[in-house]
Amino acid sequence: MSELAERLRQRGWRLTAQRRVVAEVLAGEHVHLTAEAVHVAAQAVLPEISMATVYNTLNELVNMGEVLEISAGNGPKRYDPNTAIAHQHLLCTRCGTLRDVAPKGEAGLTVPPDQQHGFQVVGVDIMFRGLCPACAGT
Amino acid sequence: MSELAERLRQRGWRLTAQRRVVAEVLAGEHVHLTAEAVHVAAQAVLPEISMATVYNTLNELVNMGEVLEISAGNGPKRYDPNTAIAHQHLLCTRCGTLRDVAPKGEAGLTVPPDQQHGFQVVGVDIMFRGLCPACAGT
DNA sequence: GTATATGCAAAGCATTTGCATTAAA
DNA sequence: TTTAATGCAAATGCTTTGCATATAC
Repeated sequence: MSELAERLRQRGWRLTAQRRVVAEVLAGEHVHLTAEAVHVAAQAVLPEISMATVYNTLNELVNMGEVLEISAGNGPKRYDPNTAIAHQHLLCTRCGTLRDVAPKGEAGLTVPPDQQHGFQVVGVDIMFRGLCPACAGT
Repeated sequence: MSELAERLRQRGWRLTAQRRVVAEVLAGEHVHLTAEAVHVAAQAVLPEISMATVYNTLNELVNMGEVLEISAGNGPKRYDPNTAIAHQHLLCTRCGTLRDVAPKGEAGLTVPPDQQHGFQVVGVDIMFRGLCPACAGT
């Protein structure tokens, strides 16, 4: 069983077949899936799982802080199970593919105090835009 | 007349009252508006302007590279007319307010070559998340 | 005069919600 | 046994589109 599902069960998360499958589909991915892709992958294991349950479960995982929800330009949101290690993203602006990259040069990236405009800053998201190998053509 | 509208007319953009008003509403904002907010502001000047025309015009400006479209978490997209000067954004995760901040510490923010996964990287978007003064409470 | 933009209303996609049924604890 | 999750289908929010009319050039 996935380590994630087990950990959440111990926190009192009611562990159903659907939730287990969603957690397993997400786990360990470094290319991040849409809700629809999660649904398709989950259905391969549990054919009766519904889209509503996929969305419900993804939102719970996001609210529990176990998964990151990423709105990348157009198209549907993508879900990133890698919350433990700080990282950045690489987005294909054509097909929407989203994957992780390890941080480099992020140190020192802050909002100058005189520009916070009264905001209480909590974090920063960094997204590199470009074309994936498939979309770049050559 | 707005400098933006004038510039685009010279590039062959057919200049209608609606387009002029949308360009004027956007110009010079450093707090970025949603399509709906643009519609409301535009209607104050030109009551008959439709939502469809606002969307059409915003998309044209985005395609012409004159405006940036920003999908920030939930809620509608926001439109940023400041394409000339590189900058970062400050997002209120509660109410969606989005505003500019000047870069600091961005130098050296690149994807390590061994992690490009074949991507052709074009640019990077940096978004600080937090709470705006109104949403932070105090 | 001709090509293009507009407004309207309907369609589209991603996501959420209400409710009766089913299953976990 | 009790409380919460599921599946369905309908509703929602944002955005786009088709088409007849109006307007810039």
